[in-house]
Amino acid sequence: MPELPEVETIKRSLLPLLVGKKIINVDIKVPNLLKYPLADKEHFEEVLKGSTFLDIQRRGKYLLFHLNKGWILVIHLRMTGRLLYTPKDQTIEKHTHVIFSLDDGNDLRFHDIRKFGLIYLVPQDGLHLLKGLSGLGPEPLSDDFSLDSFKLALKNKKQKIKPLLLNQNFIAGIGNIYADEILFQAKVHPEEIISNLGEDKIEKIYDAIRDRLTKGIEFRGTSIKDYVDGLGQSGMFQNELKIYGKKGELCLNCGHVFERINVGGRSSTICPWCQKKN
DNA sequence: ACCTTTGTTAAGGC
DNA sequence: TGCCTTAACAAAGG
Ligand SMILES: [Zn+2]
Repeated sequence: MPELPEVETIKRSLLPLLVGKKIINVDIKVPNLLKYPLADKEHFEEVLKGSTFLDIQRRGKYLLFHLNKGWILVIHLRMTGRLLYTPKDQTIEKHTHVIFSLDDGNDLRFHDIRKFGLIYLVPQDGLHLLKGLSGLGPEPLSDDFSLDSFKLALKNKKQKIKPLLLNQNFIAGIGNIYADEILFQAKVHPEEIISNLGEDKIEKIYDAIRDRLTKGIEFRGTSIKDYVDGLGQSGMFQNELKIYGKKGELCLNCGHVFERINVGGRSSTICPWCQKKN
């Protein structure tokens, strides 16, 4: 489940390997992954073949591959997507759906067990065509995301806190793993109604967002089931998790047993003692 | 054969 | 109408 820290780690691992490399061939085995604006296999092949990578950016959970000739390849990995820089002679693993052959003897392979990933190809000035991308909220680790702006954005809201943290239009890049870790660190119940949160709790949530995401990047992401970086290497943040997926284990703060509840249709693990509702 | 997983969005409700 | 919740969908592994 690549969230902000995982996607950022993939970006950092691929950047030095891809910039300046030219795509000499594209093999699209599963055209369904190609999406709007023009979900057409031949179109993708025609544009991508002969294009060179200029830069890679991350926005939320999206990866933006800037190509010469004025196009941007946009990829979202959703649940199980992987982008793997692989020697071209290496055996092609099951669930490899797109292969970009590079002029350095390697491939960039898109691998996705669930096939939920999304691949877009837009003109340089056409990013606004991608609704999910252009509607994203602030980057939580950028200066745009200040404590004051966070407080302002939460003002008068009457919904539960966790679904809002997962709302990409409100704040970009947080998924279920980091949301649980953030709320546990801030000692806030995921179903807490935002208007019931005091200033101190809002500050704690703000600090926890910055802290957990930063640490997630430092530890090169969370590898629980599927996630690996662009070189196939696992991260280490799974060893730092304090609550996600730990139903039945003991809280290290208070000794109570972690419970699993459903919030907004998503499973959530909580400490019933540390994360009480107001 | 059913249940779980999650990100995103369309549809529904108040 | 605006704010918020719910459910559906994608696909395959356990
Ligand atoms: Zn506790």
